[in-house]
Amino acid sequence: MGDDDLLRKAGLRVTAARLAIMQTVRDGDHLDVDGVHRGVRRRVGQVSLQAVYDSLHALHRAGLVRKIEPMGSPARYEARVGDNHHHLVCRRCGTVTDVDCTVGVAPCLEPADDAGYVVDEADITFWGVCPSCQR
Amino acid sequence: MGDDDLLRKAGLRVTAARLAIMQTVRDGDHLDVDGVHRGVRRRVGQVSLQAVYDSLHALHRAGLVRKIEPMGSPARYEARVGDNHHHLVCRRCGTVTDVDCTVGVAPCLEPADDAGYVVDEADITFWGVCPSCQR
DNA sequence: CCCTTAACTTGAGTTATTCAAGTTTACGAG
DNA sequence: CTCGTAAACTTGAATAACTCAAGTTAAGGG
Repeated sequence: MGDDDLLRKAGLRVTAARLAIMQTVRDGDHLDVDGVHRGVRRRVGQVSLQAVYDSLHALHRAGLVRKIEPMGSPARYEARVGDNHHHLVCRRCGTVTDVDCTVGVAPCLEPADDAGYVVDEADITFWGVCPSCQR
Repeated sequence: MGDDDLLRKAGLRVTAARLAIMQTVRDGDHLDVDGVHRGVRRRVGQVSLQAVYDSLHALHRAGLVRKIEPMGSPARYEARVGDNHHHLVCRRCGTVTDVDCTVGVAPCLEPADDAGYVVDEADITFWGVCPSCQR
């Protein structure tokens, strides 16, 4: 299924800007809004930064992109969605690396005691220093 | 051991503002910087917002308070530190609730594949809707 | 009781993000 | 196909959280 179908299925209109955003996020590696903006303009020419914010917001609400926000750094977006994977973030350089879920399918989705909450997502970030910053 | 000793042991000077910050964070429930500021002024009178930022930063570096930053909301601080507990955050009202670690002591500290990172902290946030917002 | 330097104050600056108002465009209805 | 409308986009200003900088105060070792 193409990106256009995914958009339509989510009740969103298909525009060049949105297709370019989806491609850029998929090709990129946890890009921030500015990075997405640059990628989009390289593909389809001038698009305003606000359009990128707006579209990423819409895509996120529709579940087509995932948003992560490591503390102290701007929000980042990725295409892998719905597979409950997590992130390693480097304290030095801020690089984000995917980690698959520890034990099988979705063991991290449920807390021991949910305190009455209806939980729909688990957001797990491991903090450390990446190989190239360890030198 | 009193807060003053904790501060000294961390190589920090003991001031009324810092003691008040530590008390406020301990008494409060995941307060943001503004909440801490209010609590501190109630205890010791006028203290600048920047002093609160500065001190919280120092206390955090010293490991005396823990900082959490749920996406989309300002940073929050708590006194429970070093016990690897996690958080439930309400999507509606933003309330933060502590959850103890799922399986025993520190099972969540290590990812399945650390990709060469030296991991020192795991930050786990469960997103959902709290009991009082479910009505 | 000084002296040094950490801690604090005041005030301005930065950055990521949002708000608002007006214009354009996708796309379903006719 | 073309028309109307709401979604999408544009431009520009505003906001919130936080940081930076320069000068003042005060903790605590000598």
